[in-house]
Amino acid sequence: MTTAAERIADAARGILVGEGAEAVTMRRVAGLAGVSPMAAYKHFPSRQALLDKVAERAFRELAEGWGSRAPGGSWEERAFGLLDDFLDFALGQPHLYTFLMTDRRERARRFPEDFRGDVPPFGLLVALVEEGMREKVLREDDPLEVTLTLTASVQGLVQLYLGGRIGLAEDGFRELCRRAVRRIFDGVR
Amino acid sequence: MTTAAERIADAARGILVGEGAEAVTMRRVAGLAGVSPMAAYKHFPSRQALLDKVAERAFRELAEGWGSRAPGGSWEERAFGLLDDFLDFALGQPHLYTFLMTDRRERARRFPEDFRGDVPPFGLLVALVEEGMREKVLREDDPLEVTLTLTASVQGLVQLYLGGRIGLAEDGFRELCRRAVRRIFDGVR
DNA sequence: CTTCGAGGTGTACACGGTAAACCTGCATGG
DNA sequence: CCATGCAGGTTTACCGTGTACACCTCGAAG
Repeated sequence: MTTAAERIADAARGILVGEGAEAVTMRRVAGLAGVSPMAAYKHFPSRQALLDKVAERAFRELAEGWGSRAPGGSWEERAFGLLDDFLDFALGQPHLYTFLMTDRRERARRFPEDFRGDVPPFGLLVALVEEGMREKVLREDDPLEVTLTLTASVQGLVQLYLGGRIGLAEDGFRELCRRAVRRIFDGVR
Repeated sequence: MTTAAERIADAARGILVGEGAEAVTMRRVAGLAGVSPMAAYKHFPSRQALLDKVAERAFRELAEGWGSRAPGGSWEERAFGLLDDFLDFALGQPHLYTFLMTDRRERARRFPEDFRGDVPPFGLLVALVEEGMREKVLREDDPLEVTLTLTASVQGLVQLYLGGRIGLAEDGFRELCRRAVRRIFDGVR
């Protein structure tokens, strides 16, 4: 049995995941959940709190599925596998992505404190980078900062792409991301 | 003599530049311009059009001042000088920055078409990168994509910082950006 | 003097979050 | 067995938005 709170959160998530760029209004959420607009306020103190809840859950779900794509293979294969997974998400559910990654939110994960340990999804990457350094695939460096440099780059590209500032089709953009990551690996000079 | 349209646009810009995170509402803009809310619609067909105008002008102004900081010096000094200029803007006027760089907007500059030639501010950077390649400071590569890789990285970092996801003071963050750019120059492996 | 258009005003509407008061059925302790 | 309370729901209403619409006004051009 799903609680009413869950049905409401699901409705909100549904709007974010959906095709159109519809705004997540309380009235729309309530409508989708089959309930009157004010019902949501029995479960969440505010719209923001509802959104935070949705974000938290989406983050967890995302982290769970992540990295299951390419569990094996060479270090580089796994690295690019994670990139593909990330792009699958960002390009497959752009609104949810924007909502999670770029909207300002209290208690968002923060660098560096919250990124140590294995907080997914960042922790997974840090582990990979550390492994790469142990195996001499990467040069010795601060693993956290190297990971941040890599992720920030991809996030920057995705932000540009989703903002309509990159005139490439999805496949072309994915290639572009791979080349960018490769450049960071190899250095541009 | 400043036209009414300019006074209104200035008022909107003032809100974006201002300290508080106040929303740019037509009523507030009109109030600041000393005019009734509907007056703005005599000069701009919609709020969005007003914002677009403000964005366009801000972009131009920004581009003009940019790069005047460190006109001389070694290639690397000039590169990091541009980074500093960029961070000055992004951190000094975060709302304006977010508005210009991350909000979705029609007719935003697009990669790669609009980035060829010397469209500022991107063109300036492309030129620098090309120069770097000629002087063998950078390895031979697609200048546009190398530039994009660099800028997207910094934009990604700034986005994280402005989103409250990086727990560093401004100075620490600037250092972090420099290190990130240096890593991209040198490669992480 | 008429006219006419640029620039300005007040009013009103639809839509958004949400406060407040009210309703209702079910578990529970007297 | 009934009163009670409370979790979860509803209706109504208020305020802050963007903006359509009808109106005003005043200076210059014919």
